[in-house]
Amino acid sequence: MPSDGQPADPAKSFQPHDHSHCVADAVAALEAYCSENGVKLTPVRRRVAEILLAEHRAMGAYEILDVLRGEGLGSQPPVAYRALDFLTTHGFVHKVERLNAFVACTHPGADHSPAFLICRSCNKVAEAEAPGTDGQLGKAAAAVGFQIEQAVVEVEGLCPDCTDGA
Amino acid sequence: MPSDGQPADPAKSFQPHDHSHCVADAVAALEAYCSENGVKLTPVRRRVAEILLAEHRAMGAYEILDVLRGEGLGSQPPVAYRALDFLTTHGFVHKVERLNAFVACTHPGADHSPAFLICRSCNKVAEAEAPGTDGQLGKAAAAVGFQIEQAVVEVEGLCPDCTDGA
DNA sequence: CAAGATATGTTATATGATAACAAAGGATCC
DNA sequence: GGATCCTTTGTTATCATATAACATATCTTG
Repeated sequence: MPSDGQPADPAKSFQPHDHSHCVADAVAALEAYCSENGVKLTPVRRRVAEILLAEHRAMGAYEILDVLRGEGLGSQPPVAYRALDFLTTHGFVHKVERLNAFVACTHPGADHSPAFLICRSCNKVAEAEAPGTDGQLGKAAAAVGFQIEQAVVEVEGLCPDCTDGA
Repeated sequence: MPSDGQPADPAKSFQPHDHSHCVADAVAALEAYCSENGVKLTPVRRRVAEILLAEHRAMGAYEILDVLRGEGLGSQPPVAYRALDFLTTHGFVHKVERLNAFVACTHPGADHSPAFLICRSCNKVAEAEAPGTDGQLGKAAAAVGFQIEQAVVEVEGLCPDCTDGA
């Protein structure tokens, strides 16, 4: 598992930060992960990761595909979906169900259960850690005998930037 | 707002219960709500509510449409989507983002933020109350200045029935 | 009854996702 | 080194989900 050079808390995503550094680190982490785990970081996969990392924003598969197409890296939907599957499986990209869109993981590596803060105004998406099985819902589920395997936690609202002036 | 004659806790959804009673109550609540609030419970709207209430399961819009079509109540997608919009707006149906599907609300009336427990084996969906702004995530959001307007909380796993024998 | 508002019917199309199979590239074994 | 296998990519076609736009009907109210 790669080390974590990315913002691990949601505040950072909404604050100005050295984003090129942020992208470079994440790509490095992805490279390290792939070589350590014997999986291939092909040009398409790498490029899709970069495209998503370039924005703190969820992008639709077809939006990503448009970029790939412009670069001659594949022009049909399966190309984008396969790369997204790969990155999702290995924890470097998450799907935002609410938006039917994908976002780069901001602290890849460890197995984690992400929660998303989606700004409806500027469309930025920040990743936070979802409350685990020790939270209110986890306890309620345990009480009725429901075994949680996966959680989707996505809240929509206004980020700090858009609450203030905007 | 209608009174609540439905199971208000997730356990009930996974337990055997008098379901015809359960459906009848919910329809009655819907009727009462509509007459009290001066909105129309048209045949299509009523029937869509019944269809969803008949199962503790999320159904796709096209699946619902198939039923309507068989009954001569409309055969084109907008018919189903409009009824679902109406029921969703008034809080009698929720959309399960994870499944791109819809489920009848089991305790309609009050404004509430639902959480869903989705069984991946039997496909039943139970509704619980989502942790509010006082939960872990709510506090984390408040700490970074994010204003939560709406929350999607959907956990997937095995319900009590499917954990045991099945 | 006329006029406005709400709901439905219908056509067409946008948007998101995958099945299926052919071809290319890289790793492995003899 | 070459045959073989496995993974990835290219491509076609299609499925699934959702909505725009406009015509028609029905209900409401002055």
